[in-house]
Amino acid sequence: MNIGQAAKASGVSAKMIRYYEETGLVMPAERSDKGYRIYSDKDVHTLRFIRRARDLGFTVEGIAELLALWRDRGRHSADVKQMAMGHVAALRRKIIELEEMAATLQTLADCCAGDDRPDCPILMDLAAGADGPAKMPHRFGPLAETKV
Amino acid sequence: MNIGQAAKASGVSAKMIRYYEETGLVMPAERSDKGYRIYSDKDVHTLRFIRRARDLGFTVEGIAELLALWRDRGRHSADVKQMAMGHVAALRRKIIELEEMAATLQTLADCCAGDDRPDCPILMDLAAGADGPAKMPHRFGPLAETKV
DNA sequence: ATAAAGGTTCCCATGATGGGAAGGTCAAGC
DNA sequence: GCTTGACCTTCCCATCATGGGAACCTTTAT
Repeated sequence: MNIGQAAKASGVSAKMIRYYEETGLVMPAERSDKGYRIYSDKDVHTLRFIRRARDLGFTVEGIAELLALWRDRGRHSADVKQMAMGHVAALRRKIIELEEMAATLQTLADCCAGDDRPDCPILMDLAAGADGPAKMPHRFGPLAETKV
Repeated sequence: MNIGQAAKASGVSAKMIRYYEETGLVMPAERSDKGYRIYSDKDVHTLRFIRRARDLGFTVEGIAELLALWRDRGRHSADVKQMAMGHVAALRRKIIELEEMAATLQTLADCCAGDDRPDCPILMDLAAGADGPAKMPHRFGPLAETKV
């Protein structure tokens, strides 16, 4: 199977498959005599695992750990569970952060007439000193600035 | 005021102040005869506005629009409100996306014994075909892959 | 005078992803 | 056999907001 077919079968783009190979997340694929990458069903299976983990929001680094556990027949399910719960906790922190932003903005917007006059509590809040009504961001460890 | 003092007073790092200048979000600061950037209280006020908008999750591009509205005395508050509500909508979409991830993972983790045995429904789910139980990601426009 | 602190520019890295160019390969149809 | 289009390869660049650090200059305090 060529990379394009593996991409289609796994839901991971050809670009990303090459990237995962380059960064060591997956083993380098075999090559045809002309240098084309060749994928087996097993490879596609692994790629689908990766795709799935990405869909659940794991970073590539986290996926590497998950893959290692997956391959380790002697793994303890506790280790997997701990990883999963750690990720859930990170997701929840991020959710709370976003909810606070949304709530603040919604409150401000609710106070805004939204007509053709220039007066706007949203701008007034932004322009207010840091001591104003909008909430300061809560720091939750290494999750850093929100990208929405 | 030097850049370090402006940074402290505004909550925006010196690095970011230079970056905002370079990318045109703020006007280039005045310079001393030796080339040091000089900031006024007004500049700091603008920087604090920016900081605040970042804390609410606006992108730099969005902040540029907000700043333009802020400076436009003839603005219509409806325009500001629309921007704010658009951002709230984006935040809510992201929140839902993260909540779905967290719920899926939590469900899987709940089914995981979390002991020293290797059997793990989390890994089984990840290894399952794309037709398995874990939810496929819901596409919500241009918000793209979640970074948590 | 000297040292510390802070300024300047420039380059690099992040994380996951896509775009695109230049060039080789394969398969199908004529 | 030859052309064409689809596909592969590598390599470089861009994203977005942020930080790190080097090399070098200035200001301030001792």
